[in-house]
Amino acid sequence: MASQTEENYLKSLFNLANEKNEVNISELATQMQVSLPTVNSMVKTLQKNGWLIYEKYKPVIITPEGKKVAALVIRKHRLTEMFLVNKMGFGWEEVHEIAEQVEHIHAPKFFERMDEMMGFPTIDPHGSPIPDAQGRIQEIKYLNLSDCKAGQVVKLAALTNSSTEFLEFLNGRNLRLGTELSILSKEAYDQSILISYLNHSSETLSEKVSEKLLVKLLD
Amino acid sequence: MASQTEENYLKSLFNLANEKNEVNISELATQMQVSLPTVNSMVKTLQKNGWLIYEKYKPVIITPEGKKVAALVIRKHRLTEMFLVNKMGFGWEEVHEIAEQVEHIHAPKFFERMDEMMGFPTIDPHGSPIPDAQGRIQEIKYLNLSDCKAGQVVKLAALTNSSTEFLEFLNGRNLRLGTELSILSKEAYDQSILISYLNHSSETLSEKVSEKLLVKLLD
DNA sequence: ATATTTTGTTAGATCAGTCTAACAAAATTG
DNA sequence: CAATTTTGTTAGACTGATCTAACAAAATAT
Ligand SMILES: [Mn+2]
Ligand SMILES: [Mn+2]
Ligand SMILES: [Mn+2]
Ligand SMILES: [Mn+2]
Repeated sequence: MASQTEENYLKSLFNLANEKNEVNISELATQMQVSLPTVNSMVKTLQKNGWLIYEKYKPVIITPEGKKVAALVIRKHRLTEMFLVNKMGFGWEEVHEIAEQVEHIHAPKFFERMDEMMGFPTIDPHGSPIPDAQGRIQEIKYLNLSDCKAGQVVKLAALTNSSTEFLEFLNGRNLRLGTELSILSKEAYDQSILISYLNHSSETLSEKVSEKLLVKLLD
Repeated sequence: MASQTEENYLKSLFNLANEKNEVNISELATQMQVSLPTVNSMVKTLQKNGWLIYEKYKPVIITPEGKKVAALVIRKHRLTEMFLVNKMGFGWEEVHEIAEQVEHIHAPKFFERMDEMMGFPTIDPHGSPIPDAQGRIQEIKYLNLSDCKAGQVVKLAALTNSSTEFLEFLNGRNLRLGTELSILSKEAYDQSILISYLNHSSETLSEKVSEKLLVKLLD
């Protein structure tokens, strides 16, 4: 069984992997906030468990087994976040840190019960998909708000970043998942975007913000 | 901050301590299921943190600081058990193992929210008191069913043992906290006790069982 | 194509938490 | 009280997860 540390490495590997399932040692070190030699030694451990393939000087390759372990931890993380928001009244900006700990609890029934109580949700409070109990993840492709054009009407569907600071920024503007936005115009100089929604008749979002917002086009 | 391991040692120390707050190294080793040298080395660590006093060949003495840390972990454990039973539909026999893990989560709001949602309960699903947020524990003294006499009417209030097997034994007989029992007779030979309750008109409980049941006398 | 930078490896150390083997002190028993 | 048993200590080793220092390979830039 994966240790807490191993589970955290596997999650990072899962998130960093490219189409070929490759991850560079140094990316992983940056992501995990540990030194290169620490990662070097950890990938050898993960290889012994069959969760990745390691060859000297090559990017590591996460195996299907490794991906499954990672997806099941991510499942526990996202179910927890959803439970905290929907059943315990937390704000979407408060739940990540708690879920980071709860995801390591070994108690299948605990998470099954959460899932049941929520009616088997498929996305978490930040719009990310919740992997199923087999570790399968259904990827939905959304548009980046930053790629939308003036005149379009879209619905906020997910975020590419869920840091507390960003979530608090969105709270401050009453922006939440499901909010419908009308794109009034886009500034050519800095790509900032002018939108209207709810009782906000004209709000400007910088590119730094709009590129982190994923939307669904409303026809 | 106490590590998970340290928290588990402190809980055991808290539970094993006598009136003078003393615990023998070997009791602790038995309780924690580790070797004597492991405990010997751990108590030196706990002393460095101010959680106990250690002198060679003497029982260790848990300090008020140590007791507080322990009580707050026990608080998280018991709040979790109560939440699992009252808010998530688990049976009282299923919750201990999960709580054993959840008690180590560092997220005050998570437990405050549980507490709030349940209306600030003072006992856990097994009748044990829940320490308050300052680590103060209100001890209620109950009678042992094994000390009761024929003719008395009592209410099941708590358990001195909460193993899954014992809880399943009680489930099998519809015995739960709050059940009112009439003591019909007591067998002098083996101290077994004959009781009636609910639709059970005569059920025999061995001393092994009755000594684990704590009751309140009904006048 | 060489120099420089970036990326990755090895060696060796540290800390937490555990163990066994050997021994010593304290408690119990006859 | 002496012998035996129980309890506690020390020494030394191991594993998991981390680090720094030194170095080597690969990638990039001049
Ligand atoms: Mn998260
Ligand atoms: Mn985590
Ligand atoms: Mn318990
Ligand atoms: Mn525990």
